[in-house]
Amino acid sequence: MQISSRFTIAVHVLIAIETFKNERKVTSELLASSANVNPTVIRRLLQQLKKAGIVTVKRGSGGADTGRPLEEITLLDVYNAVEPVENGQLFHFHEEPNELCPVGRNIHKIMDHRLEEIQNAMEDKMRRITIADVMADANKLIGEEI
Amino acid sequence: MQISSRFTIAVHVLIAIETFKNERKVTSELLASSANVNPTVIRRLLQQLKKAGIVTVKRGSGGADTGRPLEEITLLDVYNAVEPVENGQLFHFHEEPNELCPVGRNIHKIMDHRLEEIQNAMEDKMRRITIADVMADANKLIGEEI
DNA sequence: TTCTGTTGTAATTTCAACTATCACAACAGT
DNA sequence: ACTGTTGTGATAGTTGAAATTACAACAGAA
Repeated sequence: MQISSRFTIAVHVLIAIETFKNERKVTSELLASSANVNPTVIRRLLQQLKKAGIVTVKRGSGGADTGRPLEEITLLDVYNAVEPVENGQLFHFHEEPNELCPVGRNIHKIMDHRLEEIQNAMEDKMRRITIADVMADANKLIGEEI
Repeated sequence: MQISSRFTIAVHVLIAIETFKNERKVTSELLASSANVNPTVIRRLLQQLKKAGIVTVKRGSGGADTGRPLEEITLLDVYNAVEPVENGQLFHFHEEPNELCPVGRNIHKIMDHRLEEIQNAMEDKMRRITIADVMADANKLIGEEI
């Protein structure tokens, strides 16, 4: 099972907003065209990002913008905004291990802290990368094109 | 999207094999009962673990065992054995970003190494935890019960 | 050899999540 | 009022997970 593409689309969207905001109105249509997904998918994504304070979206007149400085938006923020996993658990645990078995009734005590440790390693790394970092790479690459 | 429960079931299975191997024949039926999943699920899982050299399975007479010393089985080994994601990519990237858009045609160059970095952080952590480590906790917890 | 218990695997089913898509009311600015 | 856009419900197709049934292949014991 892979992490859904909502995450990479969300980062794509943020980069695109920042890239185009001074040139034109950034509509869901524009973003959808850039990522090559359906505009409705973008709108729903923007709603999730908006709830997390990562973007602002103008109803009616239209247009999306970033909601706070890019240095203050980490990849973890984006990930948490668009990956609504219950309890925030990365690993899906088999639901009902057998309580009558010594292994079954202890497996959570045995494994949970290990899983947390692994998930934390991943989240720590995500926390250390900001959209500003990613945007810097984007500017460089797009700049070199011209 | 969470990582499928095959991973936690696989670890559960290895702990159970090690816990019961000296007392009785460890069949898919026994393992299925401990994890409370279908025996066929266990058999398929054992096949995946077997291909990775993590377990041995006796056809006919029946019974599973670990395939090498527990110190030499890392959680990453188990994870890779049972999570057959194409290319081993943790993140699902949106398939066809728009090549006509400066963001779309650079998004992979912008993001891929970041995604790798994150995945590596997770995998490094998994590589540092062995089944022997987990088994030590299991023995302790199960021992304390008595 | 036949019997028994088990594995290996195909086929089928149920279910949940992803993603695409259509439709349209709510809304803002002209 | 008109136009373009957002916000959101509803629906559909696709994919993968996990359960389940069924049974041939197999190993060892009787």
